[in-house]
Amino acid sequence: MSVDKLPFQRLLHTPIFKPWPADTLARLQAHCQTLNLRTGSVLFTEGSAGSAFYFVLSGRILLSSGSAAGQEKIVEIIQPDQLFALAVGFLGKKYPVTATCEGRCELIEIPFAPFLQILREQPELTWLMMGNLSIRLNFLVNEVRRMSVESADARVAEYLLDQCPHWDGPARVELPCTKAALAARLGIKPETLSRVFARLRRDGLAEIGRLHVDIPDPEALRAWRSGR
Amino acid sequence: MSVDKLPFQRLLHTPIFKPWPADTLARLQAHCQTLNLRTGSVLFTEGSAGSAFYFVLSGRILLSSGSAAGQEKIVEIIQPDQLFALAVGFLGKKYPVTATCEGRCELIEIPFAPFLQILREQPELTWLMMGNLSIRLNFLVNEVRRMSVESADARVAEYLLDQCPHWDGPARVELPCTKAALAARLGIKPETLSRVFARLRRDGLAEIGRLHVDIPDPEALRAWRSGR
DNA sequence: CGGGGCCTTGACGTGATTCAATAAAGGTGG
DNA sequence: CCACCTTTATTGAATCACGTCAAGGCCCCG
Repeated sequence: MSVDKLPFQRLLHTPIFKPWPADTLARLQAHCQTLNLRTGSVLFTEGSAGSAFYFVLSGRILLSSGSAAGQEKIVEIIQPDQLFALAVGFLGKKYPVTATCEGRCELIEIPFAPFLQILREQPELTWLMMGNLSIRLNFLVNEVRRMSVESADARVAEYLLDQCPHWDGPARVELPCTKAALAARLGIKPETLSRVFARLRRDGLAEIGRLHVDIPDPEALRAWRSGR
Repeated sequence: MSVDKLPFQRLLHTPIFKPWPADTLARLQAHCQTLNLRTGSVLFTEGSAGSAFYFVLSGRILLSSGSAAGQEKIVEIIQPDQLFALAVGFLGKKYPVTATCEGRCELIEIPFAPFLQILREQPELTWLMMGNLSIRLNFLVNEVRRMSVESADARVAEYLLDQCPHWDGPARVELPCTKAALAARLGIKPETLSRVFARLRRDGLAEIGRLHVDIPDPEALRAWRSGR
């Protein structure tokens, strides 16, 4: 058990843990461990009982959910320095998604039991959780809308704009993983994503590289999206 | 201000308030009021500052969200005895959706300020909130998957099955509102919903009435859905 | 009886998927 | 460094599901 001190400190980058006192964090650290996993490793599967949540030190985690007909949808792509599966702890329930590794992944595993125990003792920390859950709620509400009413073009454009820095001006968006996974995240097929990228390139709105997309004029992209 | 005692007791039907002590509930009641609204009335709009959440005594509330291109998506249809907009309180933020009345609506308005004050004083009640938020999170994760990978047929079937009692055997599903609104909820057009219903009728899987749908064999419907 | 919603049905158009072929990139071992 | 293989990305043509447009039916209410 336990984790090296240095990587553990990166938890302080999250809104959830930032305000935690050092000694409380140290108590939690004693129950945590780091995991090293390869591409394709499955951390947990949809429907299995949840006992811990995770923090990504490196690599990417794909959270996906399958339909009755066997179709897979990537609900979210978790980047380094992000937490995931936190909400599962508050219902003693099951993971609603499957977590798969993309690239070599280093994770911190945080068991629910000691974590919840600390929250019970220090209720003021609980409010941070509510904020976190609310943010995810908003994210998902947005996601539902996007998936149901927006075209493939609009979804791709909106994804790119989401990743852009907030000020306007040339921006570079790093792609989180393979284009196939990005397509699944956007609820479209890889072929369709290719075609959308081709249109964006043709219209001079984006330059598509292997692992990144350059956007010379985000404002123009915003306008382009609205017309689709 | 304040609400008649009788309708207020119906809050106890919600998982959130069920465990609340009577005196605590009475304190909250003093800050609440009932609202009576007509079809089409807008309770709050997407992006406006949130100051209260609501409990539905009668009528239906449509929660919708608009896209850049002006498209409307009904994210959720709130039924009597349900709470909504609760999560907004934990971020002091804005409503992520627009709330519109469907039918004559009676609501209880519960301001965030006194509610949050009570939670601060009685932290054990906060855990109930986490559970509620987690459930909504799961609901939305499911919704995202449905909207992005499932066909119109599958979405309608899954909606009907969700409304069925859990045991198998003939069931009647009450439609929450106009078919047009249900279509918006499912992310399809009214015409498409009509055609799906027609297919279900043709295949003997459902009898469609004006305000309800009869399902003689839910298990058969489940199988039908998987094939689409 | 007549008008206005709401629902249904049909013909047609469009955008996304599917299938298939090709091209490019990355990894491996000689 | 190059030949070879695997994986990933692109492109084209055919197909399919859903949306759009338009007409007609049904039901409620005056």
